[in-house]
Amino acid sequence: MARAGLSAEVLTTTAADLADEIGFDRLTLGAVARRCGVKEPSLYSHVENAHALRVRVAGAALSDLADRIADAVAGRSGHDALSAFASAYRDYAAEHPGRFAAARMTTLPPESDAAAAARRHSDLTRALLRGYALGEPAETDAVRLIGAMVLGFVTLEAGGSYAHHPREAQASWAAAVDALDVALRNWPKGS
Amino acid sequence: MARAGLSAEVLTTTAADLADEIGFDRLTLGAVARRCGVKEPSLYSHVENAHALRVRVAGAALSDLADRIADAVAGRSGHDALSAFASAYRDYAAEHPGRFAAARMTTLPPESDAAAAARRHSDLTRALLRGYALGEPAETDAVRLIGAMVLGFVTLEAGGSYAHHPREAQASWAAAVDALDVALRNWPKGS
DNA sequence: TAAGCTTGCCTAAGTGACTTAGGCAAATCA
DNA sequence: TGATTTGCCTAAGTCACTTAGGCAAGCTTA
Repeated sequence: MARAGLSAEVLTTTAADLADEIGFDRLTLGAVARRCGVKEPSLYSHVENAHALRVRVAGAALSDLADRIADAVAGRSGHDALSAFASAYRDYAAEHPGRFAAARMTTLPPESDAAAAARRHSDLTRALLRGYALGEPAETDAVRLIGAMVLGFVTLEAGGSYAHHPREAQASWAAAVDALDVALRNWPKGS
Repeated sequence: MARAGLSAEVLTTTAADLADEIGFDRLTLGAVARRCGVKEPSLYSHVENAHALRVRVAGAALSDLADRIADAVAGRSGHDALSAFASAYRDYAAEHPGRFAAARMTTLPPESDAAAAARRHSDLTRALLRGYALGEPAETDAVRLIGAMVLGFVTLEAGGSYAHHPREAQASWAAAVDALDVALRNWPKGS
């Protein structure tokens, strides 16, 4: 049979695009194979199994997102950087719901490049916080707070939790970022 | 055959316990049936299908969690109430990982009692915020910020994101609650 | 170019989770 | 007690994932 020119990278991108279109939870090997014009078992020449492919999608998504964030915060600091970080994050989730769902996967294997991308995220957040001059361990706590807040907000928004109230999610988002900025500029000394 | 005394409620509790033990993602009708001492198809006399059972587990978890939170914040206000709220939330997730994972399920059907329980959560958060006297729309924004922060933090902690750094998650949690309190007491006026 | 090797894709087939159809017997009720 | 309802069963089908084994495309080497 004619070769289809597949590779782990091609499969990952195809799967990621498919996830954005139909939802990460409906992503199936059959659908990926169909889109690539091959039969299902052929995929096993390029990826170990279905779970490994999903982890690859997660890794690619985290990496893309880190690139976007790096781009957004470059040359900014303080509230400006925080806001750019948050917008880049939220915009990515809106544009790529399937990829974003993949990035939220439960426990990514430590050796995957998904884990490496996750590390880039915390490094980027640390860089962003330099303008607030928190010192340790406050900086670590702040990294975690920011990560938690953006993840939680975007997750709840995507899940429709904000749809039953007239207040625009966008407005709440801006307010949350402002509130976070207040907290960072007045970081509590305690313990 | 002897009747096993099943019902939707019994199945939901059994499934929830099982999810806490083996993980929500490994929850299967076969495992629930085995634990109940019946065959798989028998479950369909009590629940519509596997998805409906999972939604029931999510609803029960959200409801339990709301009870715990209501109990924790009763008679408290300000930082004290916020801290109690946050602890109740995080403790529940630690004690009941399977139930908590269920509660984070993507898009709960609006008519389910899961949705009703979700509403109780926002009402409880609103009550908690009375001590901060924010007014609208700030209060709605704050409800969303608190919900996002606790969900995001506990999700990341459960996913192992905080395991690679010596700083204790508990300490970061306390700091995050303090920072949130600062933000609420100095809520930005803007826009 | 031909022989040989590697490897990408195939068909066939098996497993596990979910689901439906249809039957029998236990519990309920007239 | 006889009739009805209903809870549980077996049988069987679907779908997603996976493995085994085969064939031929395309590279390697002479």
